[in-house]
Amino acid sequence: MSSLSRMLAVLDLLTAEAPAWTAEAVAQKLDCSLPTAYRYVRELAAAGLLRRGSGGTYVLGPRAIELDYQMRVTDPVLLAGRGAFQSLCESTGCDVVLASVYGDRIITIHQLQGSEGVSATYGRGRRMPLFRGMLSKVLLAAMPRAQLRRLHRLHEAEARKEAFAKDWDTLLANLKAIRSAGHCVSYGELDPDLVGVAVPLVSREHEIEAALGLIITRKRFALTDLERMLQGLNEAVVQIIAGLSAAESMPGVPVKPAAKASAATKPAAANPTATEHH
Amino acid sequence: MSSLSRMLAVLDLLTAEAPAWTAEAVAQKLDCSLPTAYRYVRELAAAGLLRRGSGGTYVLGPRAIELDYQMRVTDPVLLAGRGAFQSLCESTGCDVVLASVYGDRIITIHQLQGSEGVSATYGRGRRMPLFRGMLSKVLLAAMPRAQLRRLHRLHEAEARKEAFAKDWDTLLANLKAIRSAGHCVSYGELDPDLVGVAVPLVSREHEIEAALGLIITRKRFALTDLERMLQGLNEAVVQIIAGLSAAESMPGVPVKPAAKASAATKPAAANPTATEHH
DNA sequence: TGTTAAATTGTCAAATTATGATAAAAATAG
DNA sequence: CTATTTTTATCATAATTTGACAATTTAACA
Repeated sequence: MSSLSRMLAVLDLLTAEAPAWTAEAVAQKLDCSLPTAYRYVRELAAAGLLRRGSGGTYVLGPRAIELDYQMRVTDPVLLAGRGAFQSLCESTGCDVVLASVYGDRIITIHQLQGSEGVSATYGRGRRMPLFRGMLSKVLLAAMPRAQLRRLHRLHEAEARKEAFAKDWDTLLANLKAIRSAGHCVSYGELDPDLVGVAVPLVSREHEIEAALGLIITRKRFALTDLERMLQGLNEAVVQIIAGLSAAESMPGVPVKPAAKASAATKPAAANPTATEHH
Repeated sequence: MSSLSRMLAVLDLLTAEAPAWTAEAVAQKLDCSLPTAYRYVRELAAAGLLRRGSGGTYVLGPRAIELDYQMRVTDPVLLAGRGAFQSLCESTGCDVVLASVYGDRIITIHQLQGSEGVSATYGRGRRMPLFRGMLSKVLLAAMPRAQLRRLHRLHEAEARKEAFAKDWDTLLANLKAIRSAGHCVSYGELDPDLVGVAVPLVSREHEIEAALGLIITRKRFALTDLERMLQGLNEAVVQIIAGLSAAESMPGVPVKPAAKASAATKPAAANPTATEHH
């Protein structure tokens, strides 16, 4: 294991249950000497990923906030979807939720509070169970087979605990049903008092793998038309995809993938003295 | 320079203007070989701080979102303030803003959208100019002298550009005025069309260095009572500080600073955050 | 404010491990 | 399917990390 990954492992130690660690505790957990632990936290603190808390502890630093900020302001889906989310929220009164696949995790990317507070609102950053809840299910249903297979293999234990994904064939069948329905309704899967609907927001062209959902209390759901909610969701999806295409065709803002090495002509070939440093 | 800081320097490359970097561009910029650049991005990607974008680029990864999430759900001020922010927002119709000092930066921690959209709303994570805007000024005014001195020295160039802080004595005088007023009003300092008021939300006991503000359009400000806004802010501050004290006295959730080394010389074994200290 | 304990950084030899050049292997495009 | 690009592996070299110990700064507390 490299020193780089060992240092980054410090970040894994910080959890909601144990958000503050002393250098000594870090040294123990990483099985390294105390000076090394201090070196690690010093580097991370210099990068702003950690900061000194009270009582000789280290906690997450401001850089985490700034990095998330940068992701938000450059995320094409959030940019293209802002208006759609807002109007969806106002017209339905529901919470609007957007989730996305990142490698092998599914994360809430955005949440807009509806008119009636639906309690358990964790907002952006919440990690979703992979095989549970409308958002995850819709995302799995829209996933390429190979990726799904990998995910299922990697998280087999978690899958087995859900009837929905108790084995590969069951999962496939369930996802197929969702795919042909075009949406997924969840009755209290994550929060027993809430009901939700979600639709895929997927565009291979734009490399988008997201799901858009509406959440509402059971009580209010009884008075609401599911079809209307679905219609709102689908309209929003169309609008967002259109926005993405429009943004792409503009030579506009920060979508540009950035700068291959073109700076100083040929980087490697034209640099015979490059072996000198260090 | 250590390899650790070199690797973390990759994160500095990712900006709003250039959010996606190829390994080759990283190698050039960090002045290292291509394999090393790949090693760095691989480590960072394994930690989730980067992910592969399109066209052989690397962009910020989901870990940034999750880290910010963890900060939010463990931040005592946000927890204690949720209700107060909400009611402040509803009763005034203004945007509610909370900012905080982190080392040598001032960052927006939370922003609640009021009834009338006040345009430029960047929300959490936006880095504020140090010597400009009501939030920064209130925070500087509440800062211990030594820390202020350090900040001013460190960012002298930035300070000189603002009349407010064009030299040390001017800055001190201006801050003194704010301190005795107990609040700071900003007329279009950051956004020419907006007016704001901010008050300090500081408690040395709780190690809190924050500022709470209300933002409103110029037009609506003409119809509003400044005194009323101030009263709302001050009530909120009292309420939040009370909430902080209450939370602290509870053996409740995740405030506990955590874990010196528990069983000395025993690295593994039990849980990391076992023992009490103080 | 002075005193004491704790937290943090410096020093330095030993050796682990990061590094670059080259080559092989995936991944992606055409 | 081939061709190009992106990414990983191999390996010798030496630079850098590492831990023990000491020095120093910082914080706790009277």
